[in-house]
Amino acid sequence: MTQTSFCCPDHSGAQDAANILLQAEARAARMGLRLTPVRRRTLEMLIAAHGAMGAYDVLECLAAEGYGTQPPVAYRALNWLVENGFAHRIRRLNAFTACAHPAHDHTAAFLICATCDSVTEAPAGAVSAALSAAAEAAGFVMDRATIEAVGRCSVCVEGTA
Amino acid sequence: MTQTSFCCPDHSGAQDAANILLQAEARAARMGLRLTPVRRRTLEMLIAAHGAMGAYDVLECLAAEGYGTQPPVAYRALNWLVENGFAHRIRRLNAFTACAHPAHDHTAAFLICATCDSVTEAPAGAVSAALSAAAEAAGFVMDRATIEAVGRCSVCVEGTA
DNA sequence: TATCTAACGTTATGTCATAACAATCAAGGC
DNA sequence: GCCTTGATTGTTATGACATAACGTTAGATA
Repeated sequence: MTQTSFCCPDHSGAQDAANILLQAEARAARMGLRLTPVRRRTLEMLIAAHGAMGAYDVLECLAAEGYGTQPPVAYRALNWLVENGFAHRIRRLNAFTACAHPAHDHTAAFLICATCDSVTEAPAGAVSAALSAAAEAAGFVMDRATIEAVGRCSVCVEGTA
Repeated sequence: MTQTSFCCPDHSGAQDAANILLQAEARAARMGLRLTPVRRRTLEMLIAAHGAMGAYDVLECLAAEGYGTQPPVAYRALNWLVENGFAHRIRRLNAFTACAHPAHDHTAAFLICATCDSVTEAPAGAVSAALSAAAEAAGFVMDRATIEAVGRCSVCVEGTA
């Protein structure tokens, strides 16, 4: 996997993992979306990974469990999860991560630790608003955004200081 | 090239292109950076492209002009330009674009038109500040950021409306 | 149950990016 | 001047990421 480090600064329990999955199931039910076995397993993997996973990492796991063995299998599941608000794509890492708050739509920012590779989802309401305003000043109508910060997570800052 | 459209909403003249290049040369001189022939030609291409260029597009041009013919040639020049503030990487497009204001360091946001593929660099001071604040709230120390908005540029909005 | 569409699986291919090593070139010390 | 040293350029080879196209299967609906 792209990262299996548990230096991850937040949501450390299995508690949260189960909670996220419940929220996701509720979302699927509410919106009439079909969270099929492949999609569900993919989402569970992302949640369990506590970080970002590459598409080929996901594929490897899916293949090991008897699902398809070719790239489109993983990409289809991942893209569906992203399009429907269950996961996010981390462009800097060419990877995917479970959405921490699938209950409601939101623009998210990602904090990527350069030391331990952990990825944390941060609320981005203010950031998104500022970006939208900057866009508007240029006559640009914003649809969606990619907001990713690279730096040191709280755990790694502690360790270095 | 990835995009040669001239739907590009701003800096429409050759005036600006020359000006950007002058600023870049001044920056290189001031910082003691070696803007070698390959690097300089690469930068000129990005400026002339009025949009983002993929690494392989750049490579094709360089090869046609007698420079190296293999990917690392383009990637080295492009990465050097990015690292030293002469260009930016647009992650959503897997492409590169000339920095519009190489005179001073800055965090930039990019406005990517989903219709005409134009890329506009927008001032991102406020956005960056908001992101930095959100990061800090999570105990994260931000180093640098990727900020990209997808939507409709002013020209394309006009056309559709 | 017949039909239709969404989802799944496969083959094949395309696109983006870098590791590793050899040759060359500019700058400073002798 | 000449040599050392590090930066730069070039090459070969390979790795990593992503999707087009098409056939098959499964779920919903009439």
